[in-house]
Amino acid sequence: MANISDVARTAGVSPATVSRVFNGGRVTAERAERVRKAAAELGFSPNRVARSLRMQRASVIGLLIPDIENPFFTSLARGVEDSAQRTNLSVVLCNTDEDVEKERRYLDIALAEQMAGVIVAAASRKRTDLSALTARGMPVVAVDRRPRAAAVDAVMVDNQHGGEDATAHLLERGYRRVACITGPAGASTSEDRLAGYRAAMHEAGVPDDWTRAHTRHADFRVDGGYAAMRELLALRTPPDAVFVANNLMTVGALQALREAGIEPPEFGVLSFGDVPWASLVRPPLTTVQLPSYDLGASAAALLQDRLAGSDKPLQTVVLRTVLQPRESTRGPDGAG
Amino acid sequence: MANISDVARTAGVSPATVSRVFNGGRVTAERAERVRKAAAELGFSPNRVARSLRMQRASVIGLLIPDIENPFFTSLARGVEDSAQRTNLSVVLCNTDEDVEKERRYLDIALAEQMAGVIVAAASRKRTDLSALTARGMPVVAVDRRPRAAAVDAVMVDNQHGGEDATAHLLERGYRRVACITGPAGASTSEDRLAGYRAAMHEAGVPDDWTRAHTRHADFRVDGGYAAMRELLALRTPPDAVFVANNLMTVGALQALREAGIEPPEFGVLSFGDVPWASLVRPPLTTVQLPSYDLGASAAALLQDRLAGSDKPLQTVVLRTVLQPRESTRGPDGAG
DNA sequence: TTGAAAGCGCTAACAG
DNA sequence: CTGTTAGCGCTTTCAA
Repeated sequence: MANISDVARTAGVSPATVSRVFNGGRVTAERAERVRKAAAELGFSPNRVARSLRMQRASVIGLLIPDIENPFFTSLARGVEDSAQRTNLSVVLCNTDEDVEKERRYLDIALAEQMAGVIVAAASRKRTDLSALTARGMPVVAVDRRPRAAAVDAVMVDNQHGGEDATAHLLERGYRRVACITGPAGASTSEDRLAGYRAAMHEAGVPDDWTRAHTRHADFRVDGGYAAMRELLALRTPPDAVFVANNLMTVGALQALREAGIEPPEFGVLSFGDVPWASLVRPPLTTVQLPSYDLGASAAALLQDRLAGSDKPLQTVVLRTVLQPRESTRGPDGAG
Repeated sequence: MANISDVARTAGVSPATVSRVFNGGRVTAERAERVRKAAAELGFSPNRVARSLRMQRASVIGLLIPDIENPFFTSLARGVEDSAQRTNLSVVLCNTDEDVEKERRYLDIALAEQMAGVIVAAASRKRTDLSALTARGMPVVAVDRRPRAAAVDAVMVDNQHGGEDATAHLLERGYRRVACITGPAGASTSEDRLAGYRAAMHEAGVPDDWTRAHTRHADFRVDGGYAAMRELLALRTPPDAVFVANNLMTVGALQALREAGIEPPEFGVLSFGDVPWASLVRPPLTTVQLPSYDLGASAAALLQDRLAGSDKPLQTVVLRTVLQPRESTRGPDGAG
């Protein structure tokens, strides 16, 4: 593999000149041409490791997501990638598996590899610790979930409002006993969506006791949704509708309903976030649609801003959700 | 950020000794202890960039996959990741989007970043070019798809056999006019599965003309499967069953069938590869099950072998598929 | 505009 | 077992 001195020698210039040609320094056109030709001839491409060492910063950003098998996050990842490509940053995808320990390891790697910055959908609100990075001046952007104590830019979804909207919609359509399956107690997304649900129920005059008794925390995965739904169905006063706080748990909940011989829209089902392969689900599901791609794109834009040296005060961008009514919440009487 | 000399100074030893402590060299217990203490005190962790530059090799491997939104590949990625973790390798995931150009860019990065090795599910059989890497001695393992000219280790699935099995199953169950939707003409997986289909049809005495007329190439995505299925249904002699060569296209095909008011098992549907969220599909789908996780794990194992210096001759590991009969191919008469 | 030279943090060869 | 030393390939002063 040819290096910068090889190129310099064949072009009859100094290594510094070659470096300038590749980094937009001032070089006369004639020399620059000679350098480019020599580089092409030798198949030279700059060694990024050496460059990173010298610059004390790599042109790679880390993207930490909690579940690579959740289409929400893969779509978010695409948003990041597309946006990053514009400034020639490459994206390293790390799957933390909702595991704070694994997440910590990846954060360490980001530091040790001198990545330019990190975008993270935190595994835990309380326990994810970004201070090691921020303390060393590495730009960090939180996306989708905001770790409690972190002083970082963030891109979020208006979870509470979305949850409130969703619940109000179910009540409007005539469901009387609306339950909620939300995520782990630690996560900001879980709690905000739950807060929205509670607010709407309270507003509708449902006693807080009832609401609390018909709330379940699960793990944002299919199995968790399944188990929670079964519990709810086994209650003395089972619900006639459910607001499920993420897409995968909705898949599980639907499964549990099917096994119990219950079908929407007689029983209302509303999912926060698009269910993967929604086209396969009958009847079509009412969902709160999340701007997953834009979430990623905005986060990357924010990060690139910081990398370019911006020292604006920290900001949080909140993206809107959109309620998409479909068959699964048509109403308990099956009318219209 | 403390560096190796800082640690050496506080521990009262030389940088070389510190390096040895962190890399398993021979150091007396007492000194090693002093070094570890100093390192902890200063919050030292070795700079991987400097190490990579010096060693001419990073402890990162690249994983190039064509579609991050396909659960088959995410599961494969998990296999790679879990296996890599055993030797402290981190995995960089790159989404090539079935785009040879994008793939080439990532391969360049792998080279420039001096990654330890690369595992690649090639975007194209003909046009994916791995020679730049192999020429520079970088270990490469092909997984799932084998670029034609590449001299690399590989982990594959017995696609042809799987396709043959699947088709034979449909014929056995009494379907008479079995069509096939396969992937892009360039991909090895497409062609091998198609070859299996053809062999089984030929064996059953179906004229090759008919078989050819009822074959469609699509792009391994949902929309492609949808369009292909619509074409097949519009034929003068429409099929009464279809063998679809990947999971996402099956989702599309099912959609097209539904729109046409056709439901399995009256019309037989068999998918090569598990359909995501299969639990949502009614009736349950017959599938050729692929060992996606093991594919990734084996590829990583092979790569680690090379990294450890193995110079065995190149090998190809072929993993078996398993036919999982379910409702969607019960037979055209709906009997049993 | 250009080149010489220093040095990013680490590991490995060598000498002790 | 330990320390000294050279250098991986690049960018960036500094002086010309």
